[in-house]
Amino acid sequence: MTDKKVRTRFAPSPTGYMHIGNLRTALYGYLYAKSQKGDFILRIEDTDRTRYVADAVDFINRTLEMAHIIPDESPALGGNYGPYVQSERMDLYRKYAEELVKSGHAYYCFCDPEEDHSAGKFGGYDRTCRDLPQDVIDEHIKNGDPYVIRQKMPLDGDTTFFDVLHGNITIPNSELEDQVLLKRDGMPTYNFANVIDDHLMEITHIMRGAEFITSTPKYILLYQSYGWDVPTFIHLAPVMGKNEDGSVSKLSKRHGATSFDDLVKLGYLPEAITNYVALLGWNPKTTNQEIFSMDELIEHFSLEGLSKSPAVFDYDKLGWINSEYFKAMDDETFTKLAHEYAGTLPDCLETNWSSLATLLKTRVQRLSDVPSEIAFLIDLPAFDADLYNNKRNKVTPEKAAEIMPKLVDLLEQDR
RNA sequence: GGCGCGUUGGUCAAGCGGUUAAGACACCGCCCUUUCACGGCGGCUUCAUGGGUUCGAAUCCCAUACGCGUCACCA
Repeated sequence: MTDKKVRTRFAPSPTGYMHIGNLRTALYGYLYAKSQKGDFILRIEDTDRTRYVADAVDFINRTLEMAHIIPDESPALGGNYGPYVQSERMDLYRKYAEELVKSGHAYYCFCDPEEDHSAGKFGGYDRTCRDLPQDVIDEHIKNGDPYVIRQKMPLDGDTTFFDVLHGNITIPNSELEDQVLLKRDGMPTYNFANVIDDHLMEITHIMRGAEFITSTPKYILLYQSYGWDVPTFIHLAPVMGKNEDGSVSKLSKRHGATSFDDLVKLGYLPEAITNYVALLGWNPKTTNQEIFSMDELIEHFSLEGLSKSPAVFDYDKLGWINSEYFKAMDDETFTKLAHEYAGTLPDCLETNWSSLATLLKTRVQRLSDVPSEIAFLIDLPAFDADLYNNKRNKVTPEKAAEIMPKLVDLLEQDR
């Protein structure tokens, strides 16, 4: 098992939005694969037709590219385990679902989802079709009645699985519902497609959010039904956001800029974002270094450094890391980047932009701070004459009025 | 509510039975600097609570509290 090549995957649904938590999941998967000389796979989970967003796949590709998280196999790149888009793998899921029905691990369910079955524990209806006589099933099929295929859960006992971060986790089987594997529209559910694809694509390590912990036993049971090897699970703690009242909750749009794209627009450098996000829930252990290139992250990455408790997203720290990248940057590059955020400049500022930008380099945490930093040069607000009072240098407003014009002359000569 | 996961400073965190409980961000102060920054130095504040186990516990066990997740023909 240890000699198997490590293969991790990032499996987003195409929503057109790369949440920072998702980016981190992708990053860790990538870092682990690369640190083990393994492969990182991008797979698109588009089994919910109602949520499909046009161009979302392009968006995911572009985002990963900007973040320098480069898949070895993907819808765009192809690979030996394709197709890498679930909607193109439909036949596969049906075949495997039917196989489970035959082996007695799943069954057809003809219940109407619109009907109210809220009486029982799992909505009450999901087990009524468990033991339908074969002739009733045949009759439904003959009539062309719509159906779903549900997984048949054990009624007692419990299921245990191992998680790298949390150790053994045991959940009573009585908590497990007969989840839908194949939907009415013939599409697999996420939970089902995941198991099939991860197995077929020979994924060795599954990194995903901790919200999947309680559904993992269902996966385990599926793997066992097929007699497949169970991959290694690593459930990552969520990224939290700070609320106005001081409490924290899972990072979401109401916390402000929380997508990779939002952050880039604000003028945080992609490398800095990646760097910061890597540190949000992971620690290199062997060093106190905090500024890492992607290669360095790969070099230092290890599963042991992953944190099992949630981390709060901190804009201050991101800003500090970003400013470190600015300081390490050469003046020309910064000058050019800052100019894109400067807005329309008066001629005198435009012609002297590079000197001004050099001054800005250590004074700005993100590019979107540029306009407010230079606003006083453009608006030329009235300053309080009291500002010219400086005892130590024996300057008064009157004195300053004498000196300033001379200063202008001096500076002009200097140019 | 059932089940599951989590809990070291304001934030990210190291720590795996014996430490003055690292480091970073933020904050405060000093230095550098006729400004603002950068840089340097220093300070502040932490083991959720209660029981065990042990010569000794942030570290192991059990409760409690709090937080979070989950209980979809969404992922």
